Amino acid sequence: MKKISMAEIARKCGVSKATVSRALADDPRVKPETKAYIKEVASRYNYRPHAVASNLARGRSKTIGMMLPAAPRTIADPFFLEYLNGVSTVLFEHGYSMLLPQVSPNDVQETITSLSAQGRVDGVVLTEPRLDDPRIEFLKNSRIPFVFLGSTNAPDVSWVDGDNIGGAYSAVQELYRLGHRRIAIITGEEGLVSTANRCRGYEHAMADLGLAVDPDLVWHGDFTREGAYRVVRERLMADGGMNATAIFASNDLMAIGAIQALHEAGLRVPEDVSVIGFDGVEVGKYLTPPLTTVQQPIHELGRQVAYTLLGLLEEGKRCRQITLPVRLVNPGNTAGRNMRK
Amino acid sequence: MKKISMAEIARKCGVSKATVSRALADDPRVKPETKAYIKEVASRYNYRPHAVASNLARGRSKTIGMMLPAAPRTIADPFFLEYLNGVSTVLFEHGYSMLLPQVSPNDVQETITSLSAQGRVDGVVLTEPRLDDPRIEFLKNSRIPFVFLGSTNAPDVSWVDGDNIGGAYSAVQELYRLGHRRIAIITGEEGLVSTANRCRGYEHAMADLGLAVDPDLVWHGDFTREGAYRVVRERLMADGGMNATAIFASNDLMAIGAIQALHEAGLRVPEDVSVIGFDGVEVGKYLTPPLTTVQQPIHELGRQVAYTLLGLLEEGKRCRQITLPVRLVNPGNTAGRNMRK
DNA sequence: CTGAAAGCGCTAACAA
DNA sequence: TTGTTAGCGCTTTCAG
Repeated sequence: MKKISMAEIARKCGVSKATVSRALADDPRVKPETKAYIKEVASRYNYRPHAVASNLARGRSKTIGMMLPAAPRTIADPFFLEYLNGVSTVLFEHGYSMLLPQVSPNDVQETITSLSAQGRVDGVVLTEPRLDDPRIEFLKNSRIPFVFLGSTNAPDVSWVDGDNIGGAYSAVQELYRLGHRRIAIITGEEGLVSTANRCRGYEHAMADLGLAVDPDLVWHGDFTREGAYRVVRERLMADGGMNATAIFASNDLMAIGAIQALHEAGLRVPEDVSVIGFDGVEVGKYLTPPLTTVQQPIHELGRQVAYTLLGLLEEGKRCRQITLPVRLVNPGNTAGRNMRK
Repeated sequence: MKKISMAEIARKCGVSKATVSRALADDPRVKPETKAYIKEVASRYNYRPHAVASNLARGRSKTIGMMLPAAPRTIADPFFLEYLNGVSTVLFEHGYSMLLPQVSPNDVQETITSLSAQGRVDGVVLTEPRLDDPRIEFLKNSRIPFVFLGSTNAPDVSWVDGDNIGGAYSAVQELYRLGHRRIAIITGEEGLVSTANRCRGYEHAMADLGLAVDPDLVWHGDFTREGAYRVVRERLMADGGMNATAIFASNDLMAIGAIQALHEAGLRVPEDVSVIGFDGVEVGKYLTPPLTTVQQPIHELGRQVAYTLLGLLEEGKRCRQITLPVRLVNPGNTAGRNMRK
């Protein structure tokens, strides 16, 4: 199975390379019959234009860089697999490859510089913008198109996000509806926009419900299961025991960690304590009963991120921001009526 | 931040492009001082050779195709995230990008054909070889280097795998040691080599322990949680109830599904029934208590797959097969002494 | 509507 | 040790 080049196809068709190139690109300037003939011959020889050569000639790489959080987080959080899947599906359909640098946040600049200097990537996808994220200024200067998974209020930046504020808000509403009044939040990693927004949703809901936001109900987590496990344990062992009857965890992994800590302390979920997570990852379903959570359309988030970047890349579109709706799933499972007085 | 080309660096250094190219590639034929000077200038201008051009000139793409199982499986099984991580880490270190086609098994040939015809990939990584896998013959003919995650007995094929037989064997041994005599296996997807090997390990162990392999103890699963859940439910509802006191599930997802079914039937794990999984995925730790399982070095499997492919690609090495050791973790958690008579 | 020719930026014989 | 000279395979003006 020898590789056949465009020059050969041209010769076989008795036309020039230029015409073949145009025909295959569906250029309207080629006479329909010629075009049909060329396509016929090309497919007969199973010919496909050489991607690398084509990219060089057009000054692009058809590759995008996917920056994911550093290894331990990525590996542990199933969120990223579903997300990655969504992004890569769309990219592949459009002929793009991807690079998974997986760098620590500190080396991001160095990584991006080298990737774009080398012409290795046409665009970059990032996750988890921080409040006043230094990467943004840097990316803008480097003139490389980029999209964030996660909103930011920096101007002229494209992003795609789930409705963090609304989701957190409705989780708290649900817990209130079930009779809970002492509702705690386990926050996400400090400094991230998503962490801040989920907190805001929580605070808004509490305020609207006429509940004071007791600082003692704000427990600091970091989006990891271990972190949530620890903080809940500490609270359980504090003087007077835990002061909440319900917990809103800022992601599913933390909800799982919280439930583990509660179980170990002999508390039942949801009979003794209610727990609601955020994300709706597949593994939430592996619990018995399946986790009550605010589900994000994870795969779709990935797809939209890809579409947004392609829009920037191929259609020269201006930046866009999208917020996708979220919804509470499995109500009544790990969140139930308040049984404690 | 304008892009600077090799020609410009050459001009600034007062040498030819060829010399710059050699210097940057650490060619020993360049005089040390010249080389040092060129490198100094290059780094001053933050210059990096243009990857696409370089690839064209060398007739390669520096991209590899990663064939993962079709979407639902991939998304649900955290095994693949860890695996992907391992592969991509190594590939990235070596300057490779990757393509995630995610095709259904039927289109594999078409996909590979077009990818290699287009010169888009230099090599391919595949998972889950089947018994008499038709892809193998095809890949050999297409002359594209490839590596499987999972062993096959087809000759001259590179693969990397965990010790399926040994792992299954030791799981059964452990259950026996705990006093179990009626040990069931939930098998994996039919037709896969890994499924067959885990069965073999089970059968060997049973035979060595002097236990008959009752066909009634072989429950057919498909590596999904849902499948295992269903088969266990069926067994529980069969006349005379379940006939086993212990279950070896061919992967962790199925162990989780089995445990869910058992719980729903009011059975406790491990007090009433023992369960051991296979893989050692991160989510096993999310259960209370963490799943007893045969742990594969998942990340390392990915790394070795990548190294093997790079060996084929860059060093023209001959094919190689590697089996990595596995080990039982969290003994005593979901597998315990036989309490039923 | 089609062809000739000039690159895209780098690598690798082959010379010197 | 370095330079010269062809390409790699495709795209794209610019003529015709």
